[in-house]
Amino acid sequence: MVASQTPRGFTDDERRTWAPLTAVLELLPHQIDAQLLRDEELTHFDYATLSMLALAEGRRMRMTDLATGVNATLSRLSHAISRLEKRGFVRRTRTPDDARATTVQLTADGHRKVIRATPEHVRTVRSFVFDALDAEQRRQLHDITAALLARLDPEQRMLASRMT
Amino acid sequence: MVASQTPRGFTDDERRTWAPLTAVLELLPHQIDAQLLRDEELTHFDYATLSMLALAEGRRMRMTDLATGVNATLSRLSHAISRLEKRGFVRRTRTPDDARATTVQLTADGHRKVIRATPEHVRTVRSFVFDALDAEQRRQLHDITAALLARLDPEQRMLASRMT
DNA sequence: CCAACATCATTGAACTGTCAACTATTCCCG
DNA sequence: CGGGAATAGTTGACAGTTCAATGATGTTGG
Repeated sequence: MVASQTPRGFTDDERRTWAPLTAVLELLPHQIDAQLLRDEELTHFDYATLSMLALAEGRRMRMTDLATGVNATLSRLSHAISRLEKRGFVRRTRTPDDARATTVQLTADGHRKVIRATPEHVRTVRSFVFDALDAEQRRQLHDITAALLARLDPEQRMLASRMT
Repeated sequence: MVASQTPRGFTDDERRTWAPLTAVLELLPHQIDAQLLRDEELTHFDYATLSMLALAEGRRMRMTDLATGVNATLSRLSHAISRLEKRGFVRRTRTPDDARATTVQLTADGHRKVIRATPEHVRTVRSFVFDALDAEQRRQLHDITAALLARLDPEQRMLASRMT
């Protein structure tokens, strides 16, 4: 058996981290989505969208800002908003100062929806993430995540808008 | 403004970690997929599948074992294998000892594909993950990831098969 | 001032993953 | 041994994401 015949490119150390990391990258979003879909028929992306609207002044935002905030393309957001609009959680309105822009308004129903969905969502995140770590690991995870995000999103558009 | 009107369920500390974590959970898989798609027209899932086959004895595995290894449902794997088979990277064969089972065989083309795809993939992972962290953080990430995976996949089916 | 270019957003087609239904085989146990 | 349950895998319909094309409005420099 010749060494170059196998596609191993990672060092053993790297693989020991990367292998479980890919698993987490796959399983964690899946579990988060699963809970929200089961209990509220919302994807995590839907929830994040409604949630960001709920925290905005006037509970409304322009498509572009919202897209930046939830880290999505305008296309993805537009499709998602169409679905949420059909369900009555959100309303598209015109933007006074720019006729190209669309402003998305959270409806009363939409607001109730987020409020209702939040507690169980928070419990789920805690059970899969925070409860599995001790206080020091939580701090470490925070720093590591920030370092990774700096590479992935050099302009920090994501972080900035979420830290409101 | 009444406090209960906002859907805040996380503590500030939790949110400071969870917000960037969700961003990483979204952006990192996206970047990994983007590189493989751009350079090799493979999703990361395709790559993981071919890669696991390449490391198996005889470069072949049963669908169920492969599905467990790449942490997928049989349905998802079956669709993916169909696509890879159409491209000639993989072949479905019968399993001698169980007529229900399908054994997937990596072809010579498939093997060459993984070999060719690996170096740039490894570079990409390093640039987005390992290069962003110091030695201690890499160790911490390993431990944190393992702890999270223990929650997400209590039977450790994933880890076990990947650590071969 | 107006032509080029940039920005904001929507749409439809193609693709991937999920879910439920289905076929075929094997296992288990009375 | 025979019939019901479990296992292995495939399939087709559906939902969400991406990508490229399009339209509409805004901005800017000659």
